[in-house]
Amino acid sequence: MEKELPIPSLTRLCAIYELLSRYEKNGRKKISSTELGKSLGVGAVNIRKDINFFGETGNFGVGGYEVCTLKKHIGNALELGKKRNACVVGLGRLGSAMLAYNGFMERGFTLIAGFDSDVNLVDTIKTAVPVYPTYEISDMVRAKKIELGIITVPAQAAKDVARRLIDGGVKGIVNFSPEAVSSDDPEVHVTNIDIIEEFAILSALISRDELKKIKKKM
Amino acid sequence: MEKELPIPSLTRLCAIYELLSRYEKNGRKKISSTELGKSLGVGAVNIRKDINFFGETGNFGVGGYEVCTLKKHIGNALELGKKRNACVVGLGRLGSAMLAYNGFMERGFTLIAGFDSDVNLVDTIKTAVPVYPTYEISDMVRAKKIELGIITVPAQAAKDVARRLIDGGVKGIVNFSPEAVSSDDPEVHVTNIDIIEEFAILSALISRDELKKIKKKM
DNA sequence: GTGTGTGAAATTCTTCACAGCG
DNA sequence: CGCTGTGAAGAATTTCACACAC
Repeated sequence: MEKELPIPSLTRLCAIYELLSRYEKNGRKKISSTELGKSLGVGAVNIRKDINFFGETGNFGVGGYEVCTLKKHIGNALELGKKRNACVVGLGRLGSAMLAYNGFMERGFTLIAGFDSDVNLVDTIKTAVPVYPTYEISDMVRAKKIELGIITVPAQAAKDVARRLIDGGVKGIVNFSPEAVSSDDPEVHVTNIDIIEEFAILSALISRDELKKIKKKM
Repeated sequence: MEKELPIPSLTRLCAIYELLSRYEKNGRKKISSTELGKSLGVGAVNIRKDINFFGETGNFGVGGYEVCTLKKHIGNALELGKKRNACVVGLGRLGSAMLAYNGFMERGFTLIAGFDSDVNLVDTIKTAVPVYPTYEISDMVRAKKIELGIITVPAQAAKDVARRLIDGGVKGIVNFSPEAVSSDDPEVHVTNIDIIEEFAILSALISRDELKKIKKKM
């Protein structure tokens, strides 16, 4: 049986794809694995392995990849050109910022609904996309074929919101609340992003460096 | 030479620490590696290996870890109790949301400055923390001993802001702009978080599942 | 020289298997 | 039983080394 693309490779390929999109917009024609690697903080060989996982690109020994060709190559293999509908649950400061962000559309993701538990807010908020109360999540997700959900609610509400989203048929979730959510359905993918945890990780790395420095002096 | 804690372990330990903080607040007394593993979507053995990296906790065969003891054990090993100063650069919607978020203080991180390139905004914005123009970043970081920085500026400004932060002496950066930043100084740690890339990854995973399903039917 | 492509080696990380405790 | 702790085995991923192209 042929092997699957490893998750780290998939992640890097998505990052490369984003980079290439930017390069393409700036009119850049060629790019080398070395430079891509530098931008991502990864070895160049690694980049080439990732790129070649689905077969050669036809850019052998030609002094770099053609931006446009490579983008197509990756986008094709991962179906990254595919358009998908998304929604945001929790319209506090962070959620509103998401709703207002126009980077989604540029890359084929359409935010077509916002949700909040505060019906007062739902009535009064001014946004380009329609907004509904929380209890309509599952129905709306089903009706509007929403595949991706962003959770920006307080910790205690996160698990319930995730359940509603999954009930409706969402296949991917980005959760910004500090309460980690997970899915037992292997076809529902969840990414938890907790800024405090990121800070904790950085803090631990800093402490480690400090300790190392002290040790060196001894 | 003794080995270093692997990065994945460090990451998990930080996540565990966050969990324990929450449990402690809720008055919970004990917790098993099995349950921790479930919350993090990781095997229980993995959790135990992580926890024991710095030595035993003294909770052998006792039917679970004591929340309080374990938290101290991890916090101690990683210096997670350490207070650090932080700042936010870019006070658009996302940056303002960060400034207003009170989760930082609760965990020992103090947001003591905000920065924006729009001097008009700097004069008029209403926040609890003082706000300065972008060109003062390096000086302020140095003067106020800021160790962590959050970047929430548009893509084209990210690299410049990162440079200013690092010039000032910041040791850790969380960058929310789509332009990935990196540091050549191994003692400056950077985490890039790009919501669009997260969506792209989820999208690729979804496509993969769909493909798998089709194949199974054949 | 700078570049790509790739099997083999090395490393890093996870899981297994089992001993020991309440 | 279900729990912790841990050396050994296993799997996943990265890096090395080198062939080849311009």
